[in-house]
Amino acid sequence: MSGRKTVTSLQVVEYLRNCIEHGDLQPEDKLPSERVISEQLQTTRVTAREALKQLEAEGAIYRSNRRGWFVTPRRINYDPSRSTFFMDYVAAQGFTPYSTELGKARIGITSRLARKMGAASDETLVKLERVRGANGRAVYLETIYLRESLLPGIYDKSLERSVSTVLTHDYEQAFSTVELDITVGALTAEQAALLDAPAGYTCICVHRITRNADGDVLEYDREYWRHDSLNLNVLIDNRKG
Amino acid sequence: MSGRKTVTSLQVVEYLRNCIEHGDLQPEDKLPSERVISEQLQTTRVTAREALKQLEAEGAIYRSNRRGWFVTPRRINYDPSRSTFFMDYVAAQGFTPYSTELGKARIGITSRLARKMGAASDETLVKLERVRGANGRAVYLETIYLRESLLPGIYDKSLERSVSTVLTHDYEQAFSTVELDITVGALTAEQAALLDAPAGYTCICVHRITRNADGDVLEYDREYWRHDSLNLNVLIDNRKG
DNA sequence: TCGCATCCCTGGTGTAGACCAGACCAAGAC
DNA sequence: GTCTTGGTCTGGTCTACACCAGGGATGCGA
Repeated sequence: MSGRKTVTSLQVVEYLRNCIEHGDLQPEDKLPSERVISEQLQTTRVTAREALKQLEAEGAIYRSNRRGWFVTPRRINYDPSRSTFFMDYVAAQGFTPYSTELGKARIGITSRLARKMGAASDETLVKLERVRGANGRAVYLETIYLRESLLPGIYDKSLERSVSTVLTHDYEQAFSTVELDITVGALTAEQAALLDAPAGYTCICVHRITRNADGDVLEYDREYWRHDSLNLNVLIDNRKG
Repeated sequence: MSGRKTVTSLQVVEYLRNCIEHGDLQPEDKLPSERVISEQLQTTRVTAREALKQLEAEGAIYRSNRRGWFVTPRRINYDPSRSTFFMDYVAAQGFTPYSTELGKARIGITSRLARKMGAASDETLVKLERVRGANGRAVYLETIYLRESLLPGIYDKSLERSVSTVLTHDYEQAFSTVELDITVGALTAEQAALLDAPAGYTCICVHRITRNADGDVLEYDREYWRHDSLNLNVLIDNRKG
């Protein structure tokens, strides 16, 4: 036939992007189902999916397991070099933050962690895991390692709100240097489940080592952010004093 | 039949990951073609592709347009807060760096740029674009905007090697603060072509604003890195003096 | 009114096959 | 020796279809 014109995934991308940019679809709005999109745009589900995945890679839309596709809300701005708490800076940006503790444990140190943290091979660490989110949507996973030898009794403290506050107030520790290590990777199946993301979802891994005035490692922190929810801002000031 | 056992993309991922981790496939090695992989592992090309895309998302492998899939070489460590040059820090890590200028132009400022850079609406900027790579593989695109009003004659300088050096030596400017803005996104088709990546490839966007001692913006820099080639390291020192 | 079973819709993941276009190489023409 | 041509390999993209499993609303029964 002469009218043989295949609809490409790029056309679908463009169509959906327009809907979002023109405000026909607002943040958190649900997109039509894959089957409906493919019918309406006269293509197949596979092609529609290709397009949806492209927009997902851009961070424009996200999917919630078997519930559908949604328009991504605006990103959270985060400066990992400052020791402000999540709850505060997220609220300051107009979101409603939440934090869920997944587990707290006293663990033996591993050789990898000992090297990373410059700790002795027989130290015990306190490991704290949590998920944090905004407006009911999980945005990142966090694992914090603290050295009991430097912070006696830390295991029994309530770390629910902010570890930084406990360190500065209860232990009178100052943060002298912060080392950041930022990589893009993919979530494991377990991590993805906790963030309601598909396995292999693109994430931003922020590893942070905070030292006190003596140069000892106070805190080793690993964060795994949904890539579509994060905007990293770092301000470096080279001026003295 | 009873032997009806479908091979999942996860099994393919695991198989290939093992090959890479055990060293059967070395960095820069070519993987078997999609058709061969799907035959050998008794599955379809679509499933094999699903697996390859997963490994691509993790940064373990990459594809070169219609040439095949390859094992990703190790990442480049980069500290965007320091003003070391690409050529130097990449060479120091054992790579052979290269840099290609794509264009240099004197342009009128846009309102968006003026706002970003705190510049007057009638200033002219010098826009410099280049691709940079290591060991023959392009890893990032860069666009630099410089203010002619602050840096008279900058257009005629050779900026081939390092803009930082020219600013500090020829103009005696000091870098007081650096603002970093880091986001994960997707490459446009044009950007992707320059990096030999597929359209929509996940990239790390690093936007950097550097100011001089007076607080004036010296340089506005946008970098688009292949996500599989970059490891960001930032060291923040809160100690005075 | 509350709790639970059911059913429909949604995305998740396979199968099978087709055609296109760029990269690459080797054989042939000049 | 160099340029051109054509065949073959590769990924890129599409059609068409099938079945699975979780989410969520609905409705029935206690």
